[in-house]
Amino acid sequence: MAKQSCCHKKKLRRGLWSPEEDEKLMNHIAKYGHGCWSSVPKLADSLGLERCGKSCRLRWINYLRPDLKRGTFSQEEEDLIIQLHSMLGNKWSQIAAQLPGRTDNEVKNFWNSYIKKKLRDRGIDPATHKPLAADTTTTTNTTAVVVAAAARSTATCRAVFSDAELVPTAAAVQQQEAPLVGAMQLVDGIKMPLDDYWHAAAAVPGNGMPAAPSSTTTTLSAYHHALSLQQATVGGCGGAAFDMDGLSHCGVPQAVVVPSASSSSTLTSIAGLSPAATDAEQSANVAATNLPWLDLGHANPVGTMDHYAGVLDELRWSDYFDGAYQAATATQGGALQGQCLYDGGGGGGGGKDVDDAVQFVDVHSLSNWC
DNA sequence: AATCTATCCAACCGCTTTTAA
DNA sequence: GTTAAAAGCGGTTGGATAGAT
Repeated sequence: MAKQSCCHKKKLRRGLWSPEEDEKLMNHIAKYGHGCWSSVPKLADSLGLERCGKSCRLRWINYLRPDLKRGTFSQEEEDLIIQLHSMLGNKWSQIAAQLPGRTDNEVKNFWNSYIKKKLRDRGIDPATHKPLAADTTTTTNTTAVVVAAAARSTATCRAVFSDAELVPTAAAVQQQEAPLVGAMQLVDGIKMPLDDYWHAAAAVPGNGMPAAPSSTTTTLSAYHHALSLQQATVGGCGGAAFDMDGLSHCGVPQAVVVPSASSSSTLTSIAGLSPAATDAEQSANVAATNLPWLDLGHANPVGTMDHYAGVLDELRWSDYFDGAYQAATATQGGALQGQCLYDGGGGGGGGKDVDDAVQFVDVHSLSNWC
C-alpha cells in the first residue's frame, strides 16, 4: 500500500492555494521568518492555515518569495539553461541557482514544456545534447569500429571517430566505457578504485600527472591536491587551465588543475585570477580561456561573462569536471559546437530586448534565503 | 456554442541528504 | 554512533486554460 503523505495523515488541506492562505502564510513568515517550516502546522490553529510545513515551504519557494522574477524566460536565460543542463543534467536546483529569481520548479517546467521540444525540433536529443541522428544510428558497422578501437579509451575514440561511428553494442559499451567512467567520476570525497585511472594515466607519457598514490583506494581529493600543487609548480596556462585537448586525446585529464575536491572550492577561486583584475576581465578570462564551451557567442559579452562568473562560482568541482568531460567529448564528436547547435539561426538572442536580459544579481543572496 | 485536445505550471509524492537530539 | 525529523530535490500528476474542431 502506498505511503500516505503528511497532508493525508494529518488531514490537512491540499491542492491549489487560495489568496487567503497565501496571505496567512506571508503573515506567518513576516512574523516568524522562514527558518522552521515545521512550526507552521504547529501554529495552524492560530494561523488558520491547514497546510503541512512541506506544502508551505514549497508555496513560499515557488510562488510567494519576494525575489522571484516570474514572467517569460529571456533568450539569455534559455541559453544558460541549455548550457547548464548539458553540463549538469537534471540538476534543476543547481541550474536554477544560476538564474536569479527563478525556481527549480520553474526551470524544470520550462525545460519540459518548451526547451525539450525546441531541441527535438532542431534534431537534438535533449537528454544527451547530441544530434538525434547519432542516437538513432543502428549498430551496423559499428562493431568493427569498436573492436578496432578496443585498446583505446572511449575518449580517445571520440577524438578520432564521430559519434555516429561510435554507437557500439550494449556489451561493447560496458566493456569500453566502464574503466573510463570509473576514472572520470571525480566525486567529492568518494573513495574508489583507481586502478583504471592510473592505468590510463600511465599510458600517456609526459602527461603532467604526478605519481599515483600508493593506495589505490585513496580519495581522489588527495590526488587532485597533488595535481594542483604540481601544476602550480610547473606552471602552464596560468596554472588554471583545463586542458580539453589533453582530456579528449588521452582519455585522462592531462595537466588538469583540480583543487582538493573535498573542499567547496569554486572555479573562480582556482582560476588564477589576479585580485587586481576587474570582475569583467576575470570573468572573461575564465569563460573564454578556460571554459570555451561556455561561450554562447551573444552580444553583451561583459554582462554574459559576469553572469558566467557567477555560474563558475557556484559549480562544484565534481560537477564541473564531469560536465567538462562531457562537453569535451561531445565537442570532439562534432555534436556540440558551442552555441550554434542550439541557435535557431536568428542571431542567438543578441538583439534581444534589454528588458528581457537576465538581471545579474548576487546569486549567493538567493541561495541563502533559507 | 460546445466539445475535444494540447499545453502549461502549481502542487504533490516519495526518495535522499542533512541536521539535531 | 544511532535514530528520527526536517529539509531538499527531482519526477510526476492533475487542474486550468487556450486553441482547434
